Amino acid sequence: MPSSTILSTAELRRPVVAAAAVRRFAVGGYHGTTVADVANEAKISPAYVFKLFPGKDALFVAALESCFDQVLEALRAGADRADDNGPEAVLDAMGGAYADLIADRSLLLLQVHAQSAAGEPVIAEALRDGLARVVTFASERSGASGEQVQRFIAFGQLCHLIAITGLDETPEPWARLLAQGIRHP
Amino acid sequence: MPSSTILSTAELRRPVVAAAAVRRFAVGGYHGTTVADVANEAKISPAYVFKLFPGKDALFVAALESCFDQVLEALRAGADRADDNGPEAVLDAMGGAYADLIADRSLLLLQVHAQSAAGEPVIAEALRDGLARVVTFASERSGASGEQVQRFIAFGQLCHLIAITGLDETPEPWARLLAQGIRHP
DNA sequence: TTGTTGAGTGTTTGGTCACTCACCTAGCGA
DNA sequence: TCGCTAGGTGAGTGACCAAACACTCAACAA
Repeated sequence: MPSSTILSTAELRRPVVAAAAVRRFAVGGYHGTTVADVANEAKISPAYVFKLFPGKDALFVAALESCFDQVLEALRAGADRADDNGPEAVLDAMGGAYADLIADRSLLLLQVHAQSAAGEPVIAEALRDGLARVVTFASERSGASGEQVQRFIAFGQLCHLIAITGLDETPEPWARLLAQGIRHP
Repeated sequence: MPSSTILSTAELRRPVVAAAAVRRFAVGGYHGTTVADVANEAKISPAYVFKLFPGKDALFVAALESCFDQVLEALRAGADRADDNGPEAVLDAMGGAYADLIADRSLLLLQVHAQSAAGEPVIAEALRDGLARVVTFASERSGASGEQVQRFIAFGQLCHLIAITGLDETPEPWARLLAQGIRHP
């Protein structure tokens, strides 16, 4: 199947394959997704994925890095949109921007799968790196106290749990209790 | 291998196989663990696992139920040990008991893996059931407000994140910030 | 024209996994 | 002694997957 389109170089291909990996790994997780799945999503052959990335783990790490890039960008944009410059107002604006970002669930699911796959040392390291970027940026940009930032992250994790288990659509009292005040995940 | 020991009945075997499943699934997660792994851990043949449980998913669900049984029991015991009967003191005692329970990490890891495997509907349902038991019990036993219980669960999730990424042994400031005040996870 | 290199693919391979089935054995009632 | 039932297993089977291999094709330089 020859094509008349200009071929992209490997450097340009890598990020689009990483984006395809985000979507696919978000669905199946690390062990539940095959490299062929990602290749199909990116419309290239499985073999070429192994030329762009040395192995499956590196592919997942690239996806996770892309995920945290988008999270950081959302937090930055959200903070810029805050009308008040107080720590709480900035953190609140960040939380809202994050809630909007994960509306499609891919970035959220990938983070959950990454926690599950953290037995792989390179994945645990990528997870720590991303978390470090989020915590550091949230702290410095908002000027909030340690307790406030800690609470910000804790409720982010709760938000993940609510989305994964579908608690926002569970009418029982205990579920309403957990989801109360959490921005429409 | 003939044995001189008394054979247990299938009903008695099921919970010990479920306990073996907890340990094994905690290490490899749902997709990363084979039924043969669990069979080896339980010292029976893989074929017999399929006689005790209809499939791999049912085996994982049984493990998760066993996990939440232990969590509930720990919370109950912790609450009974509280010296003050105020909501905050009871929740605090429950948190301490939970921190002690997950010292070996198996029950913690299984919950994280369950979140990752919640794409499987039966696993998502088992996760919701367990969460419902925890939230309902914590609410009723402590008499705490919705906000207090919500915060209790949120910080439990943060505790999981800290343990998984090994933040308690990370000396950098952002990690110390996140782990501050969290009971030695 | 010829040689070389990098992009990209089809196919194979070696191995693993979920699940099945025929079979064996121990006990027990008649 | 003869079944009968229930616990338990060895030996597969078909499907799938990560990774490697063996190639084709386009572009370019001498």
